[in-house]
Amino acid sequence: MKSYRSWRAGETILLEGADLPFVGSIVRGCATLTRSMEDGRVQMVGLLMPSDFVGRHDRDTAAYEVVAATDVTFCLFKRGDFRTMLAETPHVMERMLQMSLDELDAARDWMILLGRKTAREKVATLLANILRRAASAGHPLRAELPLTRDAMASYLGLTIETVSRQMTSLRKEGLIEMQGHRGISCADLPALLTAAGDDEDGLPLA
Amino acid sequence: MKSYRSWRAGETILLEGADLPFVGSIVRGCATLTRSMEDGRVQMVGLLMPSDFVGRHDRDTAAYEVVAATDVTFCLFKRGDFRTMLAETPHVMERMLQMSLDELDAARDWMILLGRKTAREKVATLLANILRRAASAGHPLRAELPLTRDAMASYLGLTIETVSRQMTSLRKEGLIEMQGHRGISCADLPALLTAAGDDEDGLPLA
DNA sequence: GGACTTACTTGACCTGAATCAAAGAGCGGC
DNA sequence: GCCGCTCTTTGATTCAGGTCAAGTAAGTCC
Repeated sequence: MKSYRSWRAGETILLEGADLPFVGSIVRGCATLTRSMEDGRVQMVGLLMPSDFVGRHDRDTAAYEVVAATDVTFCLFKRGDFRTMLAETPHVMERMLQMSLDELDAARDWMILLGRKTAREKVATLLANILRRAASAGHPLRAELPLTRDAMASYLGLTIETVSRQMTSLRKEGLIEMQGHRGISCADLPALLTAAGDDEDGLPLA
Repeated sequence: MKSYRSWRAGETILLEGADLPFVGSIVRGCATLTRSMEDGRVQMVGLLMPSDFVGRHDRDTAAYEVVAATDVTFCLFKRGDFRTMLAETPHVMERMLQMSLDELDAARDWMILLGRKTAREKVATLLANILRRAASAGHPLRAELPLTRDAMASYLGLTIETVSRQMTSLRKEGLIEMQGHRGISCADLPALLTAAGDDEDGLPLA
């Protein structure tokens, strides 16, 4: 009933508007969700990490383009099978509801970033998020960026040049260090969060 | 088990982080969902219209500030009661899931607007949305704006001055007409949609 | 180990929207 | 009917980030 399938970094998994026979979740790696305008402008609307869910059981076409950001493996269910499962096991439905409400909160958080944050704050926010995720996976203060500069720009509503400049400036100010183009580390995460404009972690480190 | 409560335009319904004893849906009028940063920057993250749902049954504080945009009436359930209802009636849960997935799609659509559209496109998109909603409520080509310029700016990630200038420019170009500050009409919705940058309505009016 | 290619950085310049500053325009209160 | 609100428009100016244009660095393919 469930199957696994993998894609290499850069491969397109689903095209906007394409037929969507499967739903599923990420097992390993990282994928991006993007929408684009006819004239070619692109905006990433979600970054999928392990355990994140993709697809709608009640829709038969994809609303977004899905692209593998790194090598990625999905666990897939046929849409019909998944619907049956939902109908038969209420706690799966409850879990789906919770996950989609969490995604909604995350999307709305991102709206503040897109609408109101400066380029510097946007970049700092993304880096801090990635570092936080790495920390909770057991690698504190250091992470490998799963995204190209291009993908970062698309996620942040910026151009690639602006992302690059802000990374350079954060590095020169000592807020982050870089190991090559993809490796980042940060000795002072609170300082980075301040640069990100969300100081609301708040909790004194008593 | 359910109760009704009304607020006047401008009144705050819920503060960010406040205790949230109720969930519910809008019966009449219109309310805004906003998040703000410590330094006062504000971004609207949702515009609630009749039938839209507010609150999370599984969270006990509000994630957003909710403010009445017009006089507004809610139908409210105690959170505990609502959870019982969800557990007992699967099709209510299914409906909630569908609604939250629709909200998620809408939030992601808005991310393109915030991240990639120009001020002109943003304003045109909002006006077109409002006109479309009015049309489906039986008032084609004409609508009363439920939002002040301030609220529009907050929704669109712009300043109030920019919103005002873009409204003026759309009016001067003949894409819209205005009756006072709040009334708008549009003889050529497709042209407005083109100005909005989403030409994908596509459907020939055959 | 050079020739491509792809990803990233840096610089110079420009422009769209923000900011700062004044006016209008309604509108409720008395 | 005038005062004092609040909401909106308009103008002048500034500036953050976009655009255009070169570089640089790190692979990968013969």
